[in-house]
Amino acid sequence: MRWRREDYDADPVTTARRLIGARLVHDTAEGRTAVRITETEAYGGFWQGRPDDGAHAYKGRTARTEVLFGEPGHAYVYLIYGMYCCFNISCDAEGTAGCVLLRAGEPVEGLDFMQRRRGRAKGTALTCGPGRLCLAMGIDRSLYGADLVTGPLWVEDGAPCEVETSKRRNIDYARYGKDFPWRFTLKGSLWVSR
DNA sequence: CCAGTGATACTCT
DNA sequence: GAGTATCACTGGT
Repeated sequence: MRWRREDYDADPVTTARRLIGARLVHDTAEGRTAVRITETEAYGGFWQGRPDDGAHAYKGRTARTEVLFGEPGHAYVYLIYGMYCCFNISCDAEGTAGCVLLRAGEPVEGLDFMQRRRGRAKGTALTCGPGRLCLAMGIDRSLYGADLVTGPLWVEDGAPCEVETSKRRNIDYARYGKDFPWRFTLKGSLWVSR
């Protein structure tokens, strides 16, 4: 069952947890690829009274973060380190800039196509890590702002599963946010980033 | 371990 | 408008 608008209308932590075990599907002219989502991180809002200064929208609205302030269920894709893309899903009410970063997945459809997009990468390196997931799924900045409710990229429900919680990766620069336990992984899965 | 890569968001003028 | 620091990462050594 494809997620509808109201499925994205929840705070980032709730949405990030719920996305674990769900499927991410992308249809293109060349074919379909899909993963079972195994690793997510929540961005935006507060934890124990402290604001998430690790969130891109923390300092306010800019051209890049504009989509985060709109209606939930849209793609927030940005270029990182000049070479790679990170894919986030906007969530929470319109006017509230919450999102969920998708960091890893387990291939479930279009494995050959993913392998072609990923060249020599093997095993979990195919889809584990935010940049790798985007490469394997064919997600780039042309999908910035894409509507996941109506577009060629979407989320569907998956089988129920157990979720583990840990600290977010690579945000040491955030004074408060570096300690937030806002990383979620599929329990027991090897398909997670290092 | 560390170089590569360029958009972004600042800071001055 | 120009200059610059920084970055929610990856792949090869």
